Amino acid sequence: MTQGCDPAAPTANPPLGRRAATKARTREALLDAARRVFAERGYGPASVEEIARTAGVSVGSVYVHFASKDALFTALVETQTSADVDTRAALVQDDPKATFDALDRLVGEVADSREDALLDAEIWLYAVRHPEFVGRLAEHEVRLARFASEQLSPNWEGVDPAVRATVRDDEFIVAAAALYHGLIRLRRVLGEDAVPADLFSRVLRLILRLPDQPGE
Amino acid sequence: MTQGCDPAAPTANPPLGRRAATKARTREALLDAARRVFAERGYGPASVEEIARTAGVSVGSVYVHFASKDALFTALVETQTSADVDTRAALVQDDPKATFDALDRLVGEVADSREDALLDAEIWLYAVRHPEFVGRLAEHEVRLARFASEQLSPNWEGVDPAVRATVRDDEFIVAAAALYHGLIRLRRVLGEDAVPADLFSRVLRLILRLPDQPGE
DNA sequence: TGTACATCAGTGAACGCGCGTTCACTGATGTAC
DNA sequence: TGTACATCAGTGAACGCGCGTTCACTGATGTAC
Repeated sequence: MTQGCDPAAPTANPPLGRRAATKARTREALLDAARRVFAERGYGPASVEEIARTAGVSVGSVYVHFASKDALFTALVETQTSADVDTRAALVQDDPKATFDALDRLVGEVADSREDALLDAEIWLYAVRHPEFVGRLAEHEVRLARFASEQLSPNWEGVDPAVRATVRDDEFIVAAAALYHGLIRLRRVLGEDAVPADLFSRVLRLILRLPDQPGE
Repeated sequence: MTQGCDPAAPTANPPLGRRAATKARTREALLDAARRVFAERGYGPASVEEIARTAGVSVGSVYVHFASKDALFTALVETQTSADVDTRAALVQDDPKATFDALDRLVGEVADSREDALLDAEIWLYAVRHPEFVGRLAEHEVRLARFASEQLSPNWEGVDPAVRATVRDDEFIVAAAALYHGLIRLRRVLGEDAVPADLFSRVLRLILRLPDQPGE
């Protein structure tokens, strides 16, 4: 009982730097709080005080980790963008059918999640307003596109030559990404009935002239 | 010379209500200034003082026409959204080829215009944050979709039955709108080389299985 | 047409509030001996 | 292991600034006679 087995034991095993570990945890808590508060309120109305309170620290602490409110937002944008692309990349698999299904599901989830949509809109606005950041966004999109392209290329050989004559494989990836972003946006506006999530894969199959539901 | 032919003559011919006419002009000037300043700075940083100055009036005057900064923004959003949809609707013509070409050009223009992109991002963020406004946006999109659908339906009959079995005509309109929004977004991020404007019509033709360049 | 009064778009200085940022201070963690 | 000192993450009251909004006032436009 008293053998140092405290249930809420914050005494983990940090052999190198207990201070550093705590600091890192605080930083994560701040980023997490920032994600929630910026999404909930938007950049302007989100107050540093509320972010600090949500993270369970004081306002002053925010400035130990980030130079300004803007710097905190920028750090969040970087983290979030990278994570978003990773999420999509993780869904692109060898099996095209499984990939389509997973992406369909993602379209529905992202469009139907208020927080995701808010953050996406907030980040997108930031990107449009800061041309220097657009380059970072592009890096991520290109990384995803290259990855998707590699997964696709073996199958691309078998695609109808008429299709390949009209759009190159990299253009197909761009079109698919555009459809992804656009469908999410319209689904938020028009609702899930007007924009079924599987419209994504159905249109892609049409473009590639693949049979409707290959497997099963 | 002196026969009342003042070049800068503000004395038009308003038989009914000179005050009302001036007031209406001021309101337009304010909306126009709001469009420019909100696009340039974003909602938060845009100051009512700068909007008033841009419109050539005093701050107090803004509150004669609009109840608050937010109300001014809302009025702008309504005006702009309606105008955007009208612009797109005007391009949808009988001739499919001309329509495709015009929409391709629009994709390029909107994506490459900083002000358009900023306003669009700002309005979109507003919509996501105000669910009650999403309904208004939807009305406009539906209006456009219905119009496009009517233009399309005669041609839709001739479309490959395999295509029509996969996506209904209203779903095709949604997909086209999604592609439109998505391509504009990606073109801003990746540049005009990676996202040529005519990718829009090429993909649509692929979906509909139309020949590459029908006319000419 | 002319005169007296009413209306109201427009003015701009002043107010007040919210919030980003600072900074002197605290106490736990790290280090030197 | 113990002691004295240094470091630094974290605190929170206070500051100062920017900006949305108000309001008493002005003068041109409209109206009644």
